[in-house]
Parts: sequence; structure tokens; C-alpha cells
Amino acid sequence: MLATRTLNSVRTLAQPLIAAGISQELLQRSVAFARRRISAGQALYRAGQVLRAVYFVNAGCIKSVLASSDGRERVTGFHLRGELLALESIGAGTHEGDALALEDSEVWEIAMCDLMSAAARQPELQAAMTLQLSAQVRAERQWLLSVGTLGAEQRVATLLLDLGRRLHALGFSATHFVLRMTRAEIGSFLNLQLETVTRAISHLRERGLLDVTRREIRILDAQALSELASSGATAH
Amino acid sequence: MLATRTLNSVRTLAQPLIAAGISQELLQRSVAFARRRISAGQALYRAGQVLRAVYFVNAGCIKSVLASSDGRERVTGFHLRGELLALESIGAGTHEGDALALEDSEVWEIAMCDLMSAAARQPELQAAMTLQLSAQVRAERQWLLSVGTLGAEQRVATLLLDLGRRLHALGFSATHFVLRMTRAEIGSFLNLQLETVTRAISHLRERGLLDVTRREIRILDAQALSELASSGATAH
DNA sequence: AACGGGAGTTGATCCGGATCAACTCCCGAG
DNA sequence: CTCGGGAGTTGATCCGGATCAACTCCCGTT
Repeated sequence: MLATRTLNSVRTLAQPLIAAGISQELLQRSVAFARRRISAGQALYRAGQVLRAVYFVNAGCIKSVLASSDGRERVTGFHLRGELLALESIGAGTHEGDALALEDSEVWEIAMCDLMSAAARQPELQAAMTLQLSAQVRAERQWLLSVGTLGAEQRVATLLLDLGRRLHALGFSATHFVLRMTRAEIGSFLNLQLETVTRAISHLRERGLLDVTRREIRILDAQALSELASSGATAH
Repeated sequence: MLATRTLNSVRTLAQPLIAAGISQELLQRSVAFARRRISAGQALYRAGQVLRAVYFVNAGCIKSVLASSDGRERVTGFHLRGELLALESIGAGTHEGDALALEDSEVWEIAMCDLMSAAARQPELQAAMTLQLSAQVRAERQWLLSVGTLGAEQRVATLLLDLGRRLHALGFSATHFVLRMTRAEIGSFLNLQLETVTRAISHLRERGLLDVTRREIRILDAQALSELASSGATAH
């Protein structure tokens, strides 16, 4: 089955390691790590905690959340297998945000001190980290552009297509999957209210682009969806 | 004169090198670079061009712009002395966006091949790049949070305070400066229309927090301004 | 089986900022 | 000096999404 590739230059919203140059294999032979299971709803780490490790998501789905001192808060990403968490907190000493498991998940915990010494020994690992981070900056910028430019429906469509694409890259169906997050979490990520997310999804369903039952999504017309997602900037 | 420090934990919107660990001095002795002058309005580089160098801003003001294939476009940053440009395009091979001088500026051009070989020789330079990039990711996230959470006036206030803070760090006044960018460029950065920027500034003036004459800004009550900037999320 | 509660849906209304439309002001070119 | 045009300001109106308010539905408990 061929990937339902979008035609336009939509970049992926998160940055899987493989694309960025840190192969899982390079990690495995370069540094020691410990497997760790987190059950749904549990925190992998919290904002402000001392940065002791970075985490490779091996299974499940993790959301990262950034909160400001005065209570404002936003989901900054949904992370699937193959993504690296907390790397951006290197240099800060503490975690910048929370990471919560949306379902039972497994991560590989890579102790900071091991990572640092391995990176010092192995220049290609250090270089891979640089690549990984620069790709993350690019993804973040692209996302900022999308959120700022697209209307509510377009943002939702973009997210659904992106999730499908990422799941497909992991061997799952790109068009039929189950959301691991609530409407509120989607809204927080897309900078929309949960009602608006619901309405956008409903509208996409009415137009025959999707089939939806609670969290279960079936993309019926990926082509049309991706055209919608990148169509004229209705701004907001 | 003491810095008009904001009380809350506002992070700087851009990431000066010094804070992130690449000292200017480390750069100077590690790699060769060429001085290059760009006059106002000229491009330092354009999206899609092959990434031949990264640039250290030594004087002036440079804006970076990200555009999507379908015409949407956003200013992603205003860069002053001490900032490094195009680092996030490492690994992409080509520049992700345009960089335009907002006034006559000087940059130090660091050829990619030199940077790469220097980084391979000097682990601390490679590590510094990692730090720089991770700080950039954090700044980007913080900004995403702000733009998504704050109302128009709060965003404008945040930007003005931030510019003041950064200028102050360079030895200039934090409260009296001249904007190098148009209202439209500010709007593009803040995800607002230019009229909205104008109105926000006017309103801040009416409330006695600012004194404004075209591009000349005088912050009269930094305290109140910073309280406003971080006050309750009126969302948008 | 009844209950309770979180998640999702849908409708009505409101509002912040976008959009459209004149203006003014300043600056640079001839 | 005059002229032209880009930048900024201000007002009027519109609209997308926020907000408020019922609902329904599903699932897990007791």
C-alpha cells in the first residue's frame, strides 16, 4: 500500500529521529539506556524538574505541554515512536515543560551524563544531536506559520493528515486510526477551543472527507483533505 | 542605569549567543569568517538557496521570513547584534527562509565547510552549537505559547519590552529606541494585521505607558507595560 | 441495573481582531 | 518647491472562532 502522500510541501509537525540523522541504531550502540514503561495519564517528567535524561519514545503516545507562570498553557506536541523528548532542555538544566503519556507507553531513558560523555567521545553523535535540534527548529517554525495562517478547519485537517502520515511511516494505516488525545488537547495544540475542533471535524465529516466515531478516524478523501489543508490563507 | 527588568519570567524572543554558550570570542578563534555589509532592504540570503554559510550579526537589524509555497508568509524573527542566523538550516542543505536587512548591517559570514571542520576538531564548538539550537527551540516554543495565548495589545507590549531588553543588553537604552521595522512587519511577526498593531500602540500611548512618534518609541511605564504583557490570558 | 462523570456534540450569542476605506504625514526625487 | 508614494493612523463594519449553555453518549463503578 502506498503512502497517502500530500502533494504540497507540508512538513511533518514533529521530527522523527530517523529523518534527522540519529538512527535508532546509532543511539543503541553509542549510549546505555533503560527501558521504562509509563501508563496512560502518568507523567514522564514535569516542568522544572532537573534534567536527568532524555527519552526515546519506543511505543505509545506522549504529549508535551508548556505552561507559563500565570497559568496559560499549550500542548506543544504529540510524540510517537521514534521521537526524542527533552532534547531541547539541554542547556537549561531543567525540563521546560511536562510530558504526559496519552496511552500506556514505553520510552528508553538515556541519562544526561551518559549522553554527554558519549557525545564527547563520538563526534558523530554530537553532530546528530545538532541535526536533530535544527530539524526541530525548522518544524517548529513551519508549525508557527501554519497555525498563524490557516483557519480552524485547515489546521484540524493538517493535524489529521500529519498523524496519518506519521503512523503510516511506522507501519500503520495512514487513513484509519484512533486518536490518543481528547478534543481539548487537540485544541490546545492547534490553538483552538475544543468546541471549534469538534465543529471542524463534524464539518469535514459532513463534506464526506472523513468518517468519525468519537476518537476513531477514517480518512475517506485524503486528496481533498490535503487540498483543503493548504488552500488559500483564510487567516483567522 | 539599571536594566528595566520585567518581573515575570518573560524569556527573550530571540536567542543571543552569549547566553547560549557560544561566546563571540570562541567563534573568533575557532573559525575563519568574512565581514560582509548589507545595506537596508538587501537580502542576506533567500529561501531555497544552498546553505553555504551561517551568519553572526555584528551590527544592524535583520529580519528572517518564512514563506510557504502557497503564498502564506510570516516574519519569524528580528535579529540584532550577537545573534546567529541560518543555524537552523543545518541539515536541510538549503536556507529555509529569507533574511533581509532592515537597516545597513554587518554580518560575519562563516562558511559551512569551515564551521563543520572546526566543529569536528573542537568538540566544545559542536556542543556550543547544540546548546544554541536547543535554546532556540525553547525560545520558539515560548513564543508559540505567547502568540497563542495573549491578546493583541499584550503581544505588542511583549515585543516592545523584549526589544528594549535586548537593546539594553547591547548597551543601548531599554526605554527609548527606534523601531527598525514597519507596522506590517511587526504584525507579521505577532500574527496581527498592521492596523491592529497601530491601534494597540495607540491605545498603549493613550494609557500613558508609551510615547510614540512613528518609529520612535519611548517606554514611560515599563512596570505597567510588563504587568499588562503577562496579565490574564484574554486569549484571542 | 442504576449511577456518575468525563468526553463529545450542537446551538445561540458575543467579541476581538480582520477587513475595507479614507485620511494624514513624512520623506525623497525631480 | 512641488509632487508622488509608502507608512501610519483612524473609523466603520464584518466574521471566525470564543464563550456560554444544554444536551447525549459511553464507559467504568458500586
